[in-house]
Amino acid sequence: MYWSKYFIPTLKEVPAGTEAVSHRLSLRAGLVNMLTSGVYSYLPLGYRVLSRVENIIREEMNAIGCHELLMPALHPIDIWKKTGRDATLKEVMITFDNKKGQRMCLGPTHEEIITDIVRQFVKSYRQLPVTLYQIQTKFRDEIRTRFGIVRACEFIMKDAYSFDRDGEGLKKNYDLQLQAYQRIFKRCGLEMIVVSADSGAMGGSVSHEFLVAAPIGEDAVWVNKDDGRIIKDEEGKEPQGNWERKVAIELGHIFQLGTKYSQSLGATFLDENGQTKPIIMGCYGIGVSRLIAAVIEVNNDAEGIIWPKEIAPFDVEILPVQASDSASMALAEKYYQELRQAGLEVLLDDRDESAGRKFNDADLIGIPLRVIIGKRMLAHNQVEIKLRRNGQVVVVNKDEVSQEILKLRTL
RNA sequence: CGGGGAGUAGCGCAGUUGGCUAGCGCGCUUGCUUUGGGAGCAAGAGGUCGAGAGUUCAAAUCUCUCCUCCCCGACCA
Repeated sequence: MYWSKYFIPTLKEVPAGTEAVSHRLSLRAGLVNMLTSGVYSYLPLGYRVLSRVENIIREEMNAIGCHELLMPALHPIDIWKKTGRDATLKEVMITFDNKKGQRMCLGPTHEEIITDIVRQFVKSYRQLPVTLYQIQTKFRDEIRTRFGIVRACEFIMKDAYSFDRDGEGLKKNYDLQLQAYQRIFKRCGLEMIVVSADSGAMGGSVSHEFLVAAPIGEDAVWVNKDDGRIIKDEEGKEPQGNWERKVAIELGHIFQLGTKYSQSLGATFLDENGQTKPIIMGCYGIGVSRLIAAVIEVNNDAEGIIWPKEIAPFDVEILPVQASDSASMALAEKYYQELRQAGLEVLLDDRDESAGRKFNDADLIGIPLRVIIGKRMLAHNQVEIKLRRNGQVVVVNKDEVSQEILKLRTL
């Protein structure tokens, strides 16, 4: 991608009314744009990150045998009445009447919808287990939005739902999800705190939360300094012993639901003995858009974002210091072709801007690897490669740039 | 919803004891010079001062109502 032809509206100044680092940087780096409080557009750079995170999630979900589908965001309120959650979720639900006078809502979550689908088609124990998931926009009329994309009214979530014959199957699926979650977050460059938690409005018994320690966190946990045990901070009372309190933000939550939804919606199957039984359910969520904010929150410095390599909008940025210098640009073009052929996503800053601005923009958008082509170095047939994460500079011969990039990328 | 802050050009801000044609920086347009850390000179474009009502000879500035955004509390991914 050529920067001059792309759409990366970076901001030099800190946008007014932004406190959280991730909020500032996501606006300054041109990742997102606010329409109204809690409602954001994903600009091309932000959308690239989003897509990469989604693909990691897809890979890990598919790897444990889940099947992707897409459910509607628009729901008749009637289905919510069947579980009584039209009342329990009343505060966050966005509701309205359509022109026929039918009461509708925008889906805040999808247990009811998925259960309704499975109810229609799953009739036998032979069709179980099955786990379905989607990556989709959720709508919650938050009383208070917060920190840009962190708590939004419209946000992107991965939600998976498992259906089993018995508790044993549920436990197996639950563990698979738990392990997949560990892999997903790790690939996104996040160090997670996993803690068992309350099920809240979801119902069910067992649940685990996946949190990231960050100053903007809305939750807190106690970590035992001796044995590493972690418990949720419920009421602020410090537990007995050697504990440390950590503020953290929740990115994922998985639940063993049991039969709460299958029972109220009539999702049953016939077992081997011909007996009718409710399907045993689990549900597994990840706040995809929030995850991006959390990544920025824990991976930045004074100059900008430092993307983990798997979810960076580009793998490499090529930065010819002087776009007017034909030798520099010819080399930039050469690396661009080579690296793209090697399967990398490459951004070439071909803008005829001052060096300072190009360097600052590069730091801001935080591409992991940067190739700097300047006249001064080029006089000695040399080109620099700079690592965003630690500022380390590797000077290489101009003919070895692409090989060196491919090597550095694997580190 | 309760408490606190803020709305003036695309962005960041000044101007607010009522008084000249509403200003500064960045960005944007044109030209020339520049180009290793947000360049220089010159000439330009860009505004219902959040909205409505009121007071006044006169309102960005005073009064009332409303709207929006941000931060702190109860909920959540």
